Amino acid sequence: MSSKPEPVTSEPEPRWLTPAERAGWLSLAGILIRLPGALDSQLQRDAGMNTFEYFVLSGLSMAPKHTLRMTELAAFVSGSPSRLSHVVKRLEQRGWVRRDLDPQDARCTNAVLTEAGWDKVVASAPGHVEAVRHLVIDALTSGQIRQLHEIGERILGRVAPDEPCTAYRPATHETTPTTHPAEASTRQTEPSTRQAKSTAHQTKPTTRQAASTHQTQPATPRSKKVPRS
Amino acid sequence: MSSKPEPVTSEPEPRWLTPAERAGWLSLAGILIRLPGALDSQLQRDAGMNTFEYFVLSGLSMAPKHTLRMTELAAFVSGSPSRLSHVVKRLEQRGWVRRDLDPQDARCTNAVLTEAGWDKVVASAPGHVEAVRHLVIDALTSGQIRQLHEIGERILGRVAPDEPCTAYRPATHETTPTTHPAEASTRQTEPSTRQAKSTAHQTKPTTRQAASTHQTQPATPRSKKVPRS
DNA sequence: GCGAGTCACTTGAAGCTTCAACTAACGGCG
DNA sequence: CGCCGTTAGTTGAAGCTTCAAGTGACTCGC
Repeated sequence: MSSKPEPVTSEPEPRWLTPAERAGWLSLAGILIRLPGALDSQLQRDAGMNTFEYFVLSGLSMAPKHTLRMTELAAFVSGSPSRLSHVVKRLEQRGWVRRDLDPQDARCTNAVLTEAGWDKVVASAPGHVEAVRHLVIDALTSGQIRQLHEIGERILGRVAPDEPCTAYRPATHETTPTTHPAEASTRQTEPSTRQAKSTAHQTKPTTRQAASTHQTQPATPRSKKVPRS
Repeated sequence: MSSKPEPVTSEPEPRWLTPAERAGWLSLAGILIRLPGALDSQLQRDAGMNTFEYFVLSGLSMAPKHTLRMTELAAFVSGSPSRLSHVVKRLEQRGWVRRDLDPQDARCTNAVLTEAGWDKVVASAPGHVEAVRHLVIDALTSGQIRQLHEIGERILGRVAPDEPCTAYRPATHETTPTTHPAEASTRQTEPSTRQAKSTAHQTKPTTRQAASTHQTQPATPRSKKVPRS
């Protein structure tokens, strides 16, 4: 980056990839091309949504009151504001998400998972996890899974250098202390298998699932939540 | 897959991901979401095309006479026939590719890289390689690059189980034995630095680049080439 | 307290991909 | 020969993403 000889011609002869580097890159490129489609097709077939929509629902299902500002949600799923807006509108039309104006700050929109949305995530999670397991996890040794994490973090550090490239970390500080009514099947943030198990279909699923399906961004819901006051 | 207890309820409690598995998957998911965009934006900015279009041009640039049937090209870049058709039409409109009817079999269309198309790949290759290097290769140790290859092949084996998931392998058996006119700057399949170096801009680029940018599928150009006769 | 600047979205258009027909050509087979 | 099934590719519509504006709402400084 700093001391390129820059010969007489205008181009400084780029550093081509070695065979080993090429092999690594080609494998990664293959994954980039085919894996999303494979995951999408499972979700599309079994749940009528794509992976990104699933991520959004899943992200909301993990959020404190099943609620997240559009911006937080966008960061969480690594989507542009525009994309989020379109997607949430679609999800709202299907009745899985509701949009409320934030009473604190009228500029902000809060996306809220509806009960139907919650049920949808809970119902879709097992199939998605199964797909992830089948296509990725079960193909690898545990050492490779560790390596995958390390490799992924390093690449993400390059792709989004400005962002805290720590992997998903569960929202430890609950904002919904009164969380598990164990009845309404709405608003739970932590699995709590015993209580919820009997409630609807799976209860553990979503929370775990959400985590497992989601993306690296921590969403940092706490950071800007109370900027004023 | 075989001996699930299957409790009394209808669903056999899926195998959730362990924390380590989740961490690995989340890192991969992050890459799936963000890396394509990062690569696209470089190519879009510097070459006015997206990664898939680049792959197509690059694939043609490596093919024996800079020519590939649509089907072969589709396999090579892992795209559907429809997608290829649309993309090649766009590339044709920009003058980078030509479509000829195959004289042997009138059903088939041969996509041919034009001279302008060749120049375009050659000019775009360095920037793309630089991006790949910056975002992926340089972020990893050589051991990790090896692991990445291994991991990628294993996952690809699951995603496309029916296909020969060997990484790109250069078309060893040349069909264009009289390949390097070293003058026309068209039709070369192997770098052959010495001869071509002076021809146009970069000559090594495309070939190497093509390889480095391309995807795992070997395209197997030989297999169906002469089905009759 | 009001005007400029920023922030948080939303919107519509354009582009790309997918999906579901649809066309044309080849290969057998009776 | 003529029909049927397969193969190769194209097409148009629908859906999703991106891009470029655009709209309110907050904030800060004077």
